[in-house]
Amino acid sequence: MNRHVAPEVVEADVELGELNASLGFLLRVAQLQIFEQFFEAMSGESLKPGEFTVLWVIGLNPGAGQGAIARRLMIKPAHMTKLIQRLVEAGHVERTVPPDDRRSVQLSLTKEGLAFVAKHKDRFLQLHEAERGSFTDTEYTRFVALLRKLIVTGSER
Amino acid sequence: MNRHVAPEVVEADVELGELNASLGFLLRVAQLQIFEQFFEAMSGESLKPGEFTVLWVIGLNPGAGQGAIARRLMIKPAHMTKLIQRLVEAGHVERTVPPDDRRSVQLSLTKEGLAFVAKHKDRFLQLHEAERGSFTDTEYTRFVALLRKLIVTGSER
DNA sequence: TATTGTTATACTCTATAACTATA
DNA sequence: TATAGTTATAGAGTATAACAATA
Repeated sequence: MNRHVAPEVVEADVELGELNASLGFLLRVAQLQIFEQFFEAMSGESLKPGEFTVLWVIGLNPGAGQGAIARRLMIKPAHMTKLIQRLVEAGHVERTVPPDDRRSVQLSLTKEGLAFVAKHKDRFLQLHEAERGSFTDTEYTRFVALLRKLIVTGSER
Repeated sequence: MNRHVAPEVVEADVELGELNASLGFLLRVAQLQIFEQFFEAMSGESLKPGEFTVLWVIGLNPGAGQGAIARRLMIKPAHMTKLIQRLVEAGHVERTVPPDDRRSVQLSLTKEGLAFVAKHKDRFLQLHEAERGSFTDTEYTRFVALLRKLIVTGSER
C-alpha cells in the first residue's frame, strides 16, 4: 500500500482493528496516561505508586484492619505487607494488634503521617482535578457513573 | 441475627473519600477487573498479557516496524525486544531486516502465527464483547467516546 | 480447621542507561 | 550526531504457596 510514505505517516498508520473498541485496551492506555501525570505531579516526593493512596485511606479509616483496607483497594496480602512495612519504616503508619483478635493488625497514621497527608492533600486533590482533562462537568459526571457501573457489574460474581 | 456486626458489613465500611471520584483510582480498579476476565477466558493457553494483543496488531500490520508498533501500543523498547523474542521463539513471529534501513526490524506473522491468531480470534473478540458488562449499546458507545476523549486530551503535550 | 498476616520465590511490566550498528 | 534496537539492571506490582500464630 503506502510503500513510499513519509515515516510520520507510516507511524500513524499502525492499524488496531477491533482493539479500538476494546475497553481493556482503552482503559489501559487511559490509566497509563493518568499515572504519567501522577508521577510528574508527585516528582520530588518520596512517594511510590499506591503508597499515598493507602496513606489516604488509612487516614480516613483509623483503626481499620490491614486486610480490610487491602481488599478494598484490591491490593494482594503479600504486597500489602511490604507496602505497610515501608510506610511504617517511613514513620507514617502505626500498627496495633487488638487484644480481642491477636491475629489481626489495625492501622492508623502517626503524627508524622497525619502531617504528611495534610501537607500533600492539596496536591493530591489538585491532581484528581487535573485528571478531568478537558471533560466538561457533565462529561465527567457521566464518565464516573459509567466507570462505576462497569466496576460494580464486573465484581458481581 | 448476630449480636455483633457481620464482617462483611465492616468490610464495606472502609471509606475512600474523594478517591471515589478519582479517575485514576476508578480506572485502575476497572482495568484490574477487565484483566481478571481476560485471564479467566484465556486460561489454559500459553498467552501472556500483552502478547496476544501484539500478535493481533502485527497480523493487522504485516511488515510494520517494531518501534512503530511498540509506540502505538505504548510498550517500551526494552520490553518490546523481550516480548518479540518470546513470540519469535514460540514460532509466531518473523523478524525481517529491510535492506534500505538495516537498523530497523520489520515484523510479520509466520504461518503458525496466522493460524494461532485465527484460532483465538473468536475468543479474543468474544472477550471484548464480555467486557461490555451490563452496558447498553448507548452506554457502551458513550463510554468509549469519553475514554477516547480522555486519552486524546492526555496525550496532547 | 479456618483465618490473619508473613515470608519466600518467581514472573510481568516498567524505567534507565550503556551499548551496537547502522544512518 | 541521531536513530533502531539490544542488553543489563533495578524496581514495582502480582501470583502462589508454605508457614506461624491465633481463633
